[in-house]
Amino acid sequence: MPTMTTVSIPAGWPATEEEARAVQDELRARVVLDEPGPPPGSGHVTGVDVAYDDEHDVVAAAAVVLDAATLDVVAEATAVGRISFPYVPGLLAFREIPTVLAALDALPCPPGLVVCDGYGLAHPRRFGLASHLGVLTGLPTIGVAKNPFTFTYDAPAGPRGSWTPLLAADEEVGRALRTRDSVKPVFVSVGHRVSLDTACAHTLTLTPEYRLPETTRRADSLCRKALKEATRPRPELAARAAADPTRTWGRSLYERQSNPVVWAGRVLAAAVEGTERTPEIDDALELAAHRDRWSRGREVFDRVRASSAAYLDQPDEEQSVVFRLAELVGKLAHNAVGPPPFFDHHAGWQVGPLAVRLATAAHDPAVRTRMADALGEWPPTEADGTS
DNA sequence: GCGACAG
DNA sequence: ATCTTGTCGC
Repeated sequence: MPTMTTVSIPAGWPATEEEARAVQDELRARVVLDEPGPPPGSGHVTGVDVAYDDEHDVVAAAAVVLDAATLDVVAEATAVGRISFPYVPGLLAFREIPTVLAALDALPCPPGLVVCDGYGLAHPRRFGLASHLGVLTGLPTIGVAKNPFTFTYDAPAGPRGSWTPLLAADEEVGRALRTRDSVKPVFVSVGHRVSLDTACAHTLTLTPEYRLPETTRRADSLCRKALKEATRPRPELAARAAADPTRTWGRSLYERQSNPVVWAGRVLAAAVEGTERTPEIDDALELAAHRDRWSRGREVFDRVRASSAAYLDQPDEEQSVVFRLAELVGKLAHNAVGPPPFFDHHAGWQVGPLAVRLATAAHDPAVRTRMADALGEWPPTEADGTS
């Protein structure tokens, strides 16, 4: 049975795009480009990949080790965690790396060459996912991507093995490599401690039958499986949630609101009254108050979720509830004006229960009064649920 | 300024 | 990445 570990977002992980770009500029100097890398066909080759369930805030990563000569599976490991960053082109690594590192750490054997689903050198700042993972682990890495990103290339000739340069302006940052006759090429770039020739040779060795390397195919299928397992409905938890009188009350309260976004905004405002704000919380408050900004709901949700990572090293119950309320404001605003896809339609049911939790966690008894005022009512059966 | 943009 | 009906091929 493969190992499975759980990770949280690392303390100090970048919360904004600016911070993330600064990290890339800092780490870029550590990439090693002048090693040839392990010869194809010997030792281990490891594929890593990640799958997401944004709705449940779950990310699952897989690492699958293959025997480079036979392409047989030697070992595999998975890890699940919270989503640490929104998807931003050029910042993919910050979304994938924490969970991928945990999966690699859980392997029972050395990974050898790591094949990433994405880019290395071929990146706006020349520091893509494969480069980043290589610098953090010290392992030789390459990137094999399915799309050309922002780069240009001429179509390679028809036969498998043909290639053309992948260009950023005039600079060769990788290759468009045909892995199957007359099938769309893959886009290979160097990560860490591997030459472009070696990277392409490995890619061809790993594609005896399909367009994509066996490493990424195996890792892709395994991380999807791990995600399913992690988010599978737990009958026990579902029963407990369904039996929770607070949830029932929260639903009816929410459905009686004529303007849920404004209402949730007022609840959030009451929750943070007298406490220190973050820019993201202010963002959510502003969002709720201005109907013409509701189309930014998803963006605000992403920002709040990203910023809450910075508070994970000091897990304060009150703070965490406030962030979840702010996330809800973003979700409700988005759901009010679209466009699809929408967030969970049941999201608003949590506003009431979260307000109650905040009042329970707060040291200041005045918080309960403020929350009750903002909600408009308080759950009648809160205290005498089962007795 | 606007759109495009690894997964 | 994820959402999704039908469709082509072994």
